[in-house]
Amino acid sequence: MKTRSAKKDLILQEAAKLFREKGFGGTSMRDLAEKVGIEAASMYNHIRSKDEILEEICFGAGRKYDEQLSEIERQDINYPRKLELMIAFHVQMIIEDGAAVSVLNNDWKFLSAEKMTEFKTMRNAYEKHFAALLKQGMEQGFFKPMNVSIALFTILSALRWVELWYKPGRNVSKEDLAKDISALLMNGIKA
Amino acid sequence: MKTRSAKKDLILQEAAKLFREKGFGGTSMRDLAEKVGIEAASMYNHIRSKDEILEEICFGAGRKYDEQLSEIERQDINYPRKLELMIAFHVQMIIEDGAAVSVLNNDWKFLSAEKMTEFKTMRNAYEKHFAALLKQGMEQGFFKPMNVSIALFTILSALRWVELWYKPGRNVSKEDLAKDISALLMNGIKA
DNA sequence: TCAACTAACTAACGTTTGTTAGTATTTGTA
DNA sequence: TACAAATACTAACAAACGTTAGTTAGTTGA
Repeated sequence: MKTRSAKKDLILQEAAKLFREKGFGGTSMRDLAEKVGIEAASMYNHIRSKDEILEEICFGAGRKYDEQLSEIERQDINYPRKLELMIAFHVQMIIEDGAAVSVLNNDWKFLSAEKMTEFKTMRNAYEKHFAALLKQGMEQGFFKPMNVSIALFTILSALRWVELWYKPGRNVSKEDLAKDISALLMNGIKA
Repeated sequence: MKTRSAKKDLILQEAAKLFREKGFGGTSMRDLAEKVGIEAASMYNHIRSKDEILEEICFGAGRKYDEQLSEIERQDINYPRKLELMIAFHVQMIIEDGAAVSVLNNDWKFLSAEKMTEFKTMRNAYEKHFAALLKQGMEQGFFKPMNVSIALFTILSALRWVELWYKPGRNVSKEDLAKDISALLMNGIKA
C-alpha cells in the first residue's frame, strides 16, 4: 500500500470543511468537486464513495486522539500534569484541524451501520482510558472524589465547544486558551 | 391566532427526535410522515414547509432559555446561586426536551439565511447576558477573575454534552447530575 | 340540510442526489 | 518518442427529495 495521493488528501480536507459548514447530508458531491476544482465524477478516481470520505475523516482524527492518549499514559508524570497535557492536546487538535474534529464530533452518526459500531468501539475505548486517568488521580488524592463519568464528560464537553467557538484571529493564543480552560476545570470558578 | 393544533405539535415533536437522530438533511418528509402516521403530503395541512418545522423547534427552545435567564436575573440572590440555578436549568431542559435542545445546538445552521441571522442575534443576546452574570460575580469577588468568554464557553459547553450523554435510566438523577456538574465547574477537580 | 371547513388521500412535478459508463487527455517511464 | 497508466471529462442513470394539485371523506355551524 503506497502513500495516499495529494489529490485524495485535498478531497478529504475540503470535505471536512464542507461537512462542518453544511453537514454530511447537506454537502453534495458536486459541491465538494467544485471546491476541489474538478468534476464530481472525477473524484471517483481517488475515492470509492461519499461514505468512504466520511470514514477516513472520522477514523483519521480518532486515531490521532488514541495515539496521544497512549503517549501520555506512558509518561512518568503525576495525574494533574497528565490531565493538563490532555487538555492542551484537545485544544491543539481543534486549532490545527478543527474541521476534522467537527466531523468526528457531529457527523459520525452518518457512518454506515458497521462503521458506526467500529467508531463507537473506538470512542468507548478512548473514554474508558481517559476515565481511568481521572479515577487513578482521585485514588492518589490529586483529584476530588466524585462521579468519574460526570467528571469525564464535563471535561470532554468543555473541550468540545472550543471547536465551535475558537476563531483564528481572536485575541486569545492557543496557550492561553488551554491554560484558562485547564484552570477552570482544575480549580473551578469559585474564588 | 388560535392555539396550535395537537397534530402540529406531534409533527414538531417527532421531527425533533428524527433531526437529533439523523440530522435535518438526513430526515426526509416521508420519514417524518411515517412517524406521525399520515402521508407526507398530508403534513402540509399543518405546516408550511420543512424549513418552518426547523424554525419552530429552534426558536421555541431558544425562547425558553431566554425566559429562564431573565427570570433568574430578576431574582435577589447572590451570583454563585444564580449560576447554580442556570446550570440546573440547562440540565433540566436537556432531560425534559433533549431532542429540541439537540436541534437547537446542532441544526440551527440549516436555517434559511434570514432566520439564521435572527437565530444568531438571539443566541448572542443570551450569551451576553450569561457573560454579564459571570462578570458581575467576578467583580463582587464571588468568582475568580479570569477571561469571561472562556469561562462562559467552558461552562456552556460542559452543559451541552449532557444532551449527548444523558440517557434516561442511567443511575444518575437529574439532581445529582446538576449538583456534580455545578461542583466541578464551581470548585474544580483538584483536591 | 346544506354549505364551508378540515384533514386525509393518491399521483405527480421538477430537482437534486450519488454514482457509473465510456471516452478523452495528461503524465510518467522505457 | 511511444506506450501505459493515471486522471480528467461529458452524459446519463435510477432513486430520493420537497412540494403541489386535485380529490375525497368526515365534521361543524347556521
